Amino acid sequence: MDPAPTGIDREPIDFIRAIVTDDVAAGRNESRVATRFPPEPNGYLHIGHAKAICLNFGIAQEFGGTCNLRFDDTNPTKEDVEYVEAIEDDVRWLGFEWKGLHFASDYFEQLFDYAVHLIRRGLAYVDSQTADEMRATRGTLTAPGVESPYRNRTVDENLDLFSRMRAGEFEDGAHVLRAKIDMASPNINMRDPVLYRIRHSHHHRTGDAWCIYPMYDFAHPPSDAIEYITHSLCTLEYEDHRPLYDWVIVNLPVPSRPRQIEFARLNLTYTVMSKRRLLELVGDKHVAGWDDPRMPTIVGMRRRGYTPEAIRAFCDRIGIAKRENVIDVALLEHAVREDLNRRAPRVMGVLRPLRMMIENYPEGQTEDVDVVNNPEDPAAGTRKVPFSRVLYIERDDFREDPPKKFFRLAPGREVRLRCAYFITCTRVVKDEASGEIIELICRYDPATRGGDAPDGRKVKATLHWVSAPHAVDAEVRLYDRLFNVEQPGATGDYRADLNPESLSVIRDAKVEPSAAAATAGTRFQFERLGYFCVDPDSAPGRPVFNRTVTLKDSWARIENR
RNA sequence: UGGGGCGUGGCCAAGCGGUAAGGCGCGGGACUUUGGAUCCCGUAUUCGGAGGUUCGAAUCCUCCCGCCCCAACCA
Repeated sequence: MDPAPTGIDREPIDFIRAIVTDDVAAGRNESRVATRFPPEPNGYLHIGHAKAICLNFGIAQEFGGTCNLRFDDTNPTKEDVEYVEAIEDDVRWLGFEWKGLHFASDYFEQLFDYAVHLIRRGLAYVDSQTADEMRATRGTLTAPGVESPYRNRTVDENLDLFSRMRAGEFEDGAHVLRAKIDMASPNINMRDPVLYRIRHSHHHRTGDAWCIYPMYDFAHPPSDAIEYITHSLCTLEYEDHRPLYDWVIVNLPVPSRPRQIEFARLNLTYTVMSKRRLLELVGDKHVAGWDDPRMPTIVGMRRRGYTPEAIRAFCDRIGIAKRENVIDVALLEHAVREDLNRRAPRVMGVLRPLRMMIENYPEGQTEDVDVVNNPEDPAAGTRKVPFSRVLYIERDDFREDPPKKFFRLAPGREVRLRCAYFITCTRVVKDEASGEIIELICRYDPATRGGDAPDGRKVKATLHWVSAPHAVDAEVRLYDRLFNVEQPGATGDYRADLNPESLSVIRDAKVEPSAAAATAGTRFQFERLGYFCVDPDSAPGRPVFNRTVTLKDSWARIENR
């Protein structure tokens, strides 16, 4: 009997999985499934790439296939080894293993031969117009283009010119290799697209071996075919390129027939995902680097405390479709919270300390109380936390004149100090001049050790506390969550949010799950406030928040561990 | 005014002719050694709009409207 399909048990199959399922059933490509994640190493990976990574590797896993990591390094002027290394790390950190590690640049020789093949078949020619001339003759969205005067060069002439291009006889821009398709095509991408351009520049892998480089449109299809990729997944903006992709595959003697399928890229509310902008932020030093906790990069999130599991769960939940979308960051944060909630070791801490003196607790006495490390996970065990006569509690946990729904401490009221004792506030000490509360005098009930009253009486609140003599000061660096833009997709001045001045405005905002560190075991949670972690790059004990609660450099006293 | 896509609740997203899954968010309640956790309950008479076909349409047809992408020697 079938269980009623409910919720998460019933996994909808997205359109890509449906297509792959069909292809496998139809026996296409011998029913193999092979995908690839093909980043250009011109920047660090961000959460948007995570979607593509999870998709490509996910499909491969589900269908018993493979997924390659391939660097689309066909434009030497923008690429760098720093990026390829970072990308490899990120993919691995996300938990995926590629079958083959490839570079489009590994295929340069083969690609060159393929280009020669097209020339021989009369399907490509060397054009010697300037870039401006080409733009002018390409036509417009509504008007057809004009054929280049060089379009009918002979095969021999093209062969000669092309090999001389490779030999470095010409300056950048002097010539270009173009596909001979149709200058009147309604699809502008088919109006004799450029296949190769001259670029006298150093390539991070091939060095100076080449001075002509293939364009994406010419390099990608054969690269897929060479790797026997079956499903070449890419984003929507390549839809118009599919006819060209197919044209290249059909006209080249490639070893296999990959198929391009497009899906919508990820957009996140309040988040800048443009590589150009991220590069600018790093380049202009608006942030500390690609791994600045404010960045939406994988390394940034990693440093913020997001786990690979959380990011993968997020990717699973957003789905794959073709419609333009803007996912609410709340969904990402939910995924992170859900994950951290299960595994983050808790620690007590106070952000704005208020001194509390327990008048009936013996002066000089100290005892260790057992505190649970993670209420969600009994296996996480307990730890000893020192308790003494003078403690700190959170200022917000006390109200001299408590409003209706406020159940925490107030004069005369009894509450529980977590895992320690019931205490009752007996007196409030104020600074005479300012009237500010500087200390609370309380009494504790020794019979409630551990946090339960033998007589069964209840309290309505449990407070976090830190023993003053044992407290550890820690600098809390408060980061606003990234370049929040005014409106989703807005291109306004995203830098405004990086101005420290604007950070203070959000004081008292709630702290979201946050921060942390790749280094295991450094993730904590401020109960009631949310999560924080120790920034691996700063002194031990420095938590990092991902959303502002007060201006940076606030201080917190963290329970002595 | 060319071509290619897309339009299901605030945000995502299933559904593919049989009478609107699910998640996030939100609202309400319960519970809790506080965890903004957990647990309940609620949240589209309706699928961009208008016609049509059909016993029956979000699903088929027609027309209309809206949004996105394409005129780099970027990817």
